[in-house]
Amino acid sequence: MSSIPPSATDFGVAPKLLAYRLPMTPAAGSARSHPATLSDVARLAGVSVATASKALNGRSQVRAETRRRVIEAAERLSFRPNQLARGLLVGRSGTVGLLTSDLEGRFSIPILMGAEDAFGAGEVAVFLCDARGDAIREQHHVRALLGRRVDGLIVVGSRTDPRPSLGRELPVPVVYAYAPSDDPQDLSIVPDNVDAGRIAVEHLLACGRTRIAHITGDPGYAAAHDRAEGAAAALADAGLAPVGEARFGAWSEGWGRAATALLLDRHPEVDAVLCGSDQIARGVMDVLRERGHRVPEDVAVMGFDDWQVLTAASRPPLTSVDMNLEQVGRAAAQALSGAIGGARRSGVESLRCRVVIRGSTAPLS
Amino acid sequence: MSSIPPSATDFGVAPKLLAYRLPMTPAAGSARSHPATLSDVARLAGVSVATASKALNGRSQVRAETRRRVIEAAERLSFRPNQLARGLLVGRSGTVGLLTSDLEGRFSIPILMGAEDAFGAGEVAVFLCDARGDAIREQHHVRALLGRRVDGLIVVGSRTDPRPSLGRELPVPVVYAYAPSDDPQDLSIVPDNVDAGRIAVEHLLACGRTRIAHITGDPGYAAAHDRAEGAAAALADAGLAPVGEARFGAWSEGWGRAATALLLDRHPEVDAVLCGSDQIARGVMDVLRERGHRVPEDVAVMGFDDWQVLTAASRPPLTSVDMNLEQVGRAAAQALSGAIGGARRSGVESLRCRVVIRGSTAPLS
DNA sequence: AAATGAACCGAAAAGGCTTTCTGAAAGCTA
DNA sequence: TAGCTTTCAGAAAGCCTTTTCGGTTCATTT
Repeated sequence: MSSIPPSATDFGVAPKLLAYRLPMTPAAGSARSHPATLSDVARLAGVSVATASKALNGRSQVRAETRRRVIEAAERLSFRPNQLARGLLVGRSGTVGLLTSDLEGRFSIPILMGAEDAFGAGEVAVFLCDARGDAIREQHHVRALLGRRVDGLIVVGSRTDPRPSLGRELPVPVVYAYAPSDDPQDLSIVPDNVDAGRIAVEHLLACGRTRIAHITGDPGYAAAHDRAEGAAAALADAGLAPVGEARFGAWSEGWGRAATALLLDRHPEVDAVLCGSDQIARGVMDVLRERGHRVPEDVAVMGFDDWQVLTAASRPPLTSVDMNLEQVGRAAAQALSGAIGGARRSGVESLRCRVVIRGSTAPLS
Repeated sequence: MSSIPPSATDFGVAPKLLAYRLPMTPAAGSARSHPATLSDVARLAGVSVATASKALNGRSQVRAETRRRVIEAAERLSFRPNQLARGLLVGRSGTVGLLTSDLEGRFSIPILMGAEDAFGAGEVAVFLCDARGDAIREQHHVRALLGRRVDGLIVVGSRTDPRPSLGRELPVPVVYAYAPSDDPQDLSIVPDNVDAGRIAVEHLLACGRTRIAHITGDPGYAAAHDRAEGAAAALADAGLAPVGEARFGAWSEGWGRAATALLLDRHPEVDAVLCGSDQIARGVMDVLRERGHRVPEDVAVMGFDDWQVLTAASRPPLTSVDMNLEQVGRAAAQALSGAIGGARRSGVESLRCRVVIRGSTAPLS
């Protein structure tokens, strides 16, 4: 969470932070309903619009006394520069488009929050567009955003599988977040799911577990494979074999329950289960408990995604891997700001995930 | 979900919907990197900008042949009218601000989706701002949005308790969604939680249940009281007494478990539990099962919020009350559009909720 | 053939702001 | 006092589009 910087409309004076309601009255005198313009300010201050502009923007060619008069006039009128006009002039609108494919899905939201936060702290406003997973709707939104002269675009995916690029010919820079673009010339910011699988297993190893099983979600998802790959690698590095193959299924509690039943039948010696999602982990823990296995004493359980509703409420609270999605959003926003400033990067950049330890994993005693 | 209307940039020809990538090349000739302007189009078509404008906007004072030439030129250049300039001229930006206080919370998202959908189908773009529950940050955002000359504002709350009004002096209309404004002059769109409590109990009554308990969340929330009030009223109307008082606590599984344990100790005859949230319901069901009560045969359980991850995954799937939040968002968007068009309303408008029936409630056999 | 009208096109202004350039006044040196 | 530099204010252009209004062309009417 970043602090609010002094905005261009502060005119160098401390804003009245404590008043909750905005003093929007057109102020004594001008009973017009339209917001004040710079020429209104100039007239009230007895100067030209040019001078007024310079005074408010901190340009140097204006006497201190004059500047004071202009600032006072601007405040009396609650003047607030028209960003449309400014944008038209300077050729930069100070807006970006945030294009999500699936607002409903829970992965988009934290990314969006991170991006909004990173931009919101500056002077950039964010247009939100949800394509509902529909390419045509996405195109429609891109067109509309370009018409509004956004300075850049962030495309937020709902899964980590590569998605079609918007193309290289767009007049503004684009950053892909979570779902990478299929064009390596584009810049994509994604969580490092392979490493995530690795650090998850490393945590279980550090807890002294050696008979580790992996129950994960839909095999159609790259995330499932990446995590499984990292987990397998970490296991191999430790000279251990997995307990059975990675079990792919669905991202649901039901699959977690079913897979656990099978697992316990064939490998009752298991002492840790790494799950592909928190939902799966919930199902796993339910069956473990019903079958008389204690968590974490007999079997440690780890989830994925660190979804608080699920991790905090389970019994015991669930250790999980957090993808730091808010940071992904923030990084994407920063990368876009850089690209707008001319510093273009390309390729897929991965951000590390982190293990959040709770009660469902503990050292073997 | 609404359909995509023909946009102002379609120039009356069918867009190439099937091409995924946008044909953004600056087209043969003009190797400029800046997007094409109307005068570029006019030059290429051999007409004046005035004529080009009229041709593209479907004005009548243009010969068919000329119009064709202009449209062709516009397409060759991928021309797309600059909305900043248009907005500056017509005094309307075609944008609105969506001010949320808590993006993280799950209630904002569906509302936001509904609003985005309702606007997105028209020609209105949405600025997303998250105030993080901070009044100062909210003010900052309001100022910034007004500087961008939004045509209106939607304020989305994270709980149904009244919130401070933004004030009456804003130069643009404001609609409050989910959390009503404390000023009755403002327009607020909220879910009808009292009625929600009522219809929930009515559903349980329809299932033949007569010994109904109510376990709900944080007593600091208006939603908890409203639902309890509606539930009590419905019970009274049926000539029944509740099984114990409504139990307030927290919106968590843990509280659901704890309250259920107490409930079963004192009122083992209970045959239905209405819960203040799906999380509470999950906890309730866990304890019921552990104590040997079958759901729904012995005890029916109902949740609130209809949060799919929780309702669909539970055993049995959970009947719940859906607040139709997406509809709340849509209604707010429509009300704002109306207000921008001059049709201002005021007061608090409640939208009905609906019961989503799943396996956790069934008629007594 | 001249006048009338319709159809079409373009010049110009407006919208609010920033920036450059010009000009005036003041201060300084010699 | 003449000539110089500095400092500050304002006029005007430009950003891109829409709209009004005046002007041109061409066909029609008498």
